[in-house]
Amino acid sequence: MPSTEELTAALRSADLRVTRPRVAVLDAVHRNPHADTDGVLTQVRADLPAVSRQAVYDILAAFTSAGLIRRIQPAGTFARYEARVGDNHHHAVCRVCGAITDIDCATGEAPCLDGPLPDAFVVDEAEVIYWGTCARCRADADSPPQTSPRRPR
Amino acid sequence: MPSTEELTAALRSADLRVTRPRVAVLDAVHRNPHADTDGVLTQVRADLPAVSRQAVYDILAAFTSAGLIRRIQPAGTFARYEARVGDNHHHAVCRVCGAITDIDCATGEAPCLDGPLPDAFVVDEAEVIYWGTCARCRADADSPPQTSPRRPR
DNA sequence: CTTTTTGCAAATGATTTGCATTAAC
DNA sequence: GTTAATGCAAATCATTTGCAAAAAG
Repeated sequence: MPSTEELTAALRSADLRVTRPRVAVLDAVHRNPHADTDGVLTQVRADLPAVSRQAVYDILAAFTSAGLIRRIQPAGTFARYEARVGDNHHHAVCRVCGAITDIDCATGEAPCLDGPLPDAFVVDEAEVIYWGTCARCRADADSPPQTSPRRPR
Repeated sequence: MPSTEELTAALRSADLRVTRPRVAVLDAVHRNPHADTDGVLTQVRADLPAVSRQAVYDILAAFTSAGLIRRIQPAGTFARYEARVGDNHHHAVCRVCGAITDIDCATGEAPCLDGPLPDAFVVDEAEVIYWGTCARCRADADSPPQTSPRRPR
């Protein structure tokens, strides 16, 4: 887990101003892979209760466009964030509880797949989502899931 | 393009009651692959102006769970629907204009890919999204896109 | 006639927007 | 001192929910 100094350095090299909310958000995303905005907010407020929800939205957007974090959003769920960036890994999503697991990419480089694409379409990323059922939810087929998939549309 | 009789038959074999709004929605999805809810509504109202937005939502949800149509929702976009079902094909999405193109699957059967998945995770579908830039948007790099990506988050 | 569908209206809830204040540099 | 970040409040907007009226079988 990166130290505060490392987090600060990461912000500086991304040309982002270093503020306490920003360090806290970056730390929260590192600590809670695949956390949603609300999860990040909760984690951040454990240390800095005054941070607003809008600040978290701003910061997550800034980090995402700076490439510090990656935003993922499987169909029918809301945005989640992860700090594991640059290795083009994929995700397995449990249809029951919504849990997300990182799946290494065969090549590690984007785009890692090709297909019968139209000639002039230039692919920069092939995103793979493995939909299925995780171990726990298969075991608990009758009992209610421990983590409900939030807003599965 | 299926005739009205074929659409009606499809509804009956899915154990869905046959109503004029339903036939119109199914027809609209067949005619406009990758249309969003609003696009379907507009198309349907061309024939049946009285159909409500909520009815369209209901019908699309009923069709999706009956397997008559497939719902797709690339990250940061809202739901779109297509009638091409059962062949596990994939999609190429233009980051600029949001246009979606069907991409045939190598195997045509789900799951068409595997990866280093956790032992107990059972995959039922591997969804691939090819992100990139379509021919038109590469040509129009300076001029504004003809179809703006609606609400790309 | 019974059950499902549709219409209508209102609520939900994640995310965005605008602006004044404050903190980084 | 300038510029960028944050807090605050209000707006957006796809989608959902609840219920009464209408249509399908």
